[in-house]
Amino acid sequence: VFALADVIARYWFQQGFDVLHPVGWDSFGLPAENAAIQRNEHPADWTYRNIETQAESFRRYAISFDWSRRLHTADPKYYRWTQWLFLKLYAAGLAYRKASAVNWCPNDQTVLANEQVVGGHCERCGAEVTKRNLTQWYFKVTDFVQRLLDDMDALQGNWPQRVLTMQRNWIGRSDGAHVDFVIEGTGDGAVAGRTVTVFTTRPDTLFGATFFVIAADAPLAAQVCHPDFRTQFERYVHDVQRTTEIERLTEGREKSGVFLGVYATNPVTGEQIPVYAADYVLADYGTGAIMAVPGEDQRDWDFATTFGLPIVRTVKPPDGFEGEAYSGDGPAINSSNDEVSLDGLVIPDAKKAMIAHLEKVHRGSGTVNYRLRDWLVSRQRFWGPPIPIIHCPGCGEVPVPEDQLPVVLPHLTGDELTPKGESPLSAATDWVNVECPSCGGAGRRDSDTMDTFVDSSWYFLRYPTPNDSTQAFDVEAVRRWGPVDQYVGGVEHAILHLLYARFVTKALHDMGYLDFVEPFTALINQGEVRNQGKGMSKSLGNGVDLGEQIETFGVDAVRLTMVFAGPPEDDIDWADMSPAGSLKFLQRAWRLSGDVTSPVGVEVSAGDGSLRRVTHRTIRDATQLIESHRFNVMVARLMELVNATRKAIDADGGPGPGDPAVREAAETVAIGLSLVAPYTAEEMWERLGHSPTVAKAGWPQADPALLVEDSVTCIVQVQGKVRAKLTVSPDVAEPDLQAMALADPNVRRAIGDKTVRSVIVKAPRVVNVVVG
RNA sequence: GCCAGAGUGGUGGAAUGGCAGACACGUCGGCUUUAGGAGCCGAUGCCCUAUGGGGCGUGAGGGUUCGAGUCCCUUCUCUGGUACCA
Repeated sequence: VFALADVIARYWFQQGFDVLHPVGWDSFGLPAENAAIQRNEHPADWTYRNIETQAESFRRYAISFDWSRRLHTADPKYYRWTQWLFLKLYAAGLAYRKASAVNWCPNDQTVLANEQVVGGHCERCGAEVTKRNLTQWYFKVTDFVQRLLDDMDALQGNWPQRVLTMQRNWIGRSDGAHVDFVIEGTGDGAVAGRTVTVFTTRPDTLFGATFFVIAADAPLAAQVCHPDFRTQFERYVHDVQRTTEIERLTEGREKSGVFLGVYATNPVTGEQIPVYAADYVLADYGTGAIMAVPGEDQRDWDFATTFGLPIVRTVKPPDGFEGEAYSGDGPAINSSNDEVSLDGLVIPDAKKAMIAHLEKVHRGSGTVNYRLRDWLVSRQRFWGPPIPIIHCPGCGEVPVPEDQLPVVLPHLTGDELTPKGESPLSAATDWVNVECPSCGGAGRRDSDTMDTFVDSSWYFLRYPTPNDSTQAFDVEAVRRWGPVDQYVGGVEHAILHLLYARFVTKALHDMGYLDFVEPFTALINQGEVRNQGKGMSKSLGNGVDLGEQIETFGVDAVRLTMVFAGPPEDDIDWADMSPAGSLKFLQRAWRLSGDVTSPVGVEVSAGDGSLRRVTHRTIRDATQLIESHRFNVMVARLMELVNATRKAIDADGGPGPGDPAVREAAETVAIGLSLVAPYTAEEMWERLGHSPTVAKAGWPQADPALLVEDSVTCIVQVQGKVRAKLTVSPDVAEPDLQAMALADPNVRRAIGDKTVRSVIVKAPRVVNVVVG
């Protein structure tokens, strides 16, 4: 519902602000590439064709974009600077390559960032994601993890709570401890005294650690495995690799694992506990190994019961609690020896005591662990900015010198783009083989492209100077315009784009380019337009044909319908809406402009007081409603003003069409509508005798003198039930009001013969009589 | 499972702790019209009624308060996010 951002932009423009309301297309990415393969053409053809269509649609909707700042992230003159950003991050040590097990989409034939895997499926195509060991490029988001968390405090109240919560959960801070276990070889001594650290949020349960588990796919598991158990272990790992993520996460699935033939020494009890490899422990979280405390962790409990391992409770559960792990609070039990004593302590105290002990004996320490991983940015696909790095046998990774940017994509079309598991760019030999900028020897370009989210992680910095060919963005211009005062976008960006943009902003801030640390001061999530429950794409393509709706009812009515439908963040179902009703209202409003008979600039102070009060109250309310983004209610207020003006014109003995108050009201309606229904507003403005444009008319100011009410309704309650309504002066004295209330016949009847115990008087709005 | 958010007429939705249902859609009635439509006027939460009014009503159950859709606790349902994260 992009009309919402337009309403906000038009409002601040009416208020006299310099408003930058830009438009751009995040135009790299898989959809274009897949379409190009299918149609045997170049992705750019498909992309720019679609952009034109959508630009036409935006124009048709009269969105007040500044078209002179239009940009496309797939233009070389834009992605040149995306590559510049990459090099800046590289120089700062924030872009690096590493080998790791990564998410792989077998359908799109590319790696994916963690954020792009939704419930084990590819965010783009829905295919089941598998794992691959690959060397890939990463951005070091984890360097900023605590700041990403802390700086959210400043966004509180200006961003939707939902988005902040999603980011907090995604970052996933856990406070706990690192604990060092020593793994001893048995038999012929496979491993001698190797220290293995685990992360736990429950160091207080260390006395109950009865076994030890290493992620089956972590290198550590193979390293510590006893030779006599290697065959079983390898068979198990093989089985694990065959099961997909989806199977692995199936609820109620029995725990599986294999004993590695070695034992770990519990650093506090000195006990030797068996070491297992299992797939319920994740290689890439914490240290990839855990101490298992079946008494307090249900997963460990399940494993222990499956494998017949001992279970010790270290927290006293409530009476009658049995048969499962207890994760609630309670006094610690079975947790004392000569060195440390936790028994009787509640969990928070027991944690502190255990951490203090571990630190004292140098077998562990308090620590914080995060779920957030570094951002995997390389992709094995064509339609993105090439990574500006040259690999040289002698010099290693060599950044492309800035003056050689952009590294422009080679011209590949159709079949040449078919995914083969490595980037199509690597087959473009003329393009790939280059001189090393450092030694002049034979080098190869990095053939991967960047994730499209890199393009969109900095674009807002480009809008102040979209055509600058000398720099990515202008520090002074960004200082003037940035950060973005009001961002409008769908909630689907909560942990993707919004997190990446926050990271890039902080990184550029630390490099001295920006004087702010958060890119978007305020955020509103607009809802989607649906039809009978079915989603509609961003391009408004399927579901209801809004093009047809525009043909029938006009752009203004369609815009008004979206705005009036409900709160902006709610999805709207077009089937529940009445564009015909919107049109009817616009016609009603428009008709007012033809009925006004007083001249332009007529002195309004002599106009009908009652209508003027309605007008000025509407101005006050509408102003406040827009600024709090309650556009649907703002429209309702305009409707009330139209109804009141209609009555003033038509009513026998009323002010009539010549009253200056009628002109004032009609002009107010026109300006109010200019935010939502610009065409109608413009016509009204002209019919009212003004020259264009109503968009520059300026937002009206409410006259405080006209906001004072000359009488108010006081409700009189008996035992909390409304029994009478009194019309009183706003500054009525409380004793007088009480007397009036008690004198009212309905109130007296409700009191009957009961005794009045007390009377609460809140002048001038309410009187409540308490009887007993 | 865990974390958010939400449950209000036939529908979309309003309501700084103080008149529940603003504003619309829909429906019904009236005026106008050859007719249909449009326009305008009126009615419209449910139930009772002597037409003065009265009873009930914001998913359910408790509580705080003179007063609760709104605050607190419990519970149910729905939506979104997340999920062997130790």
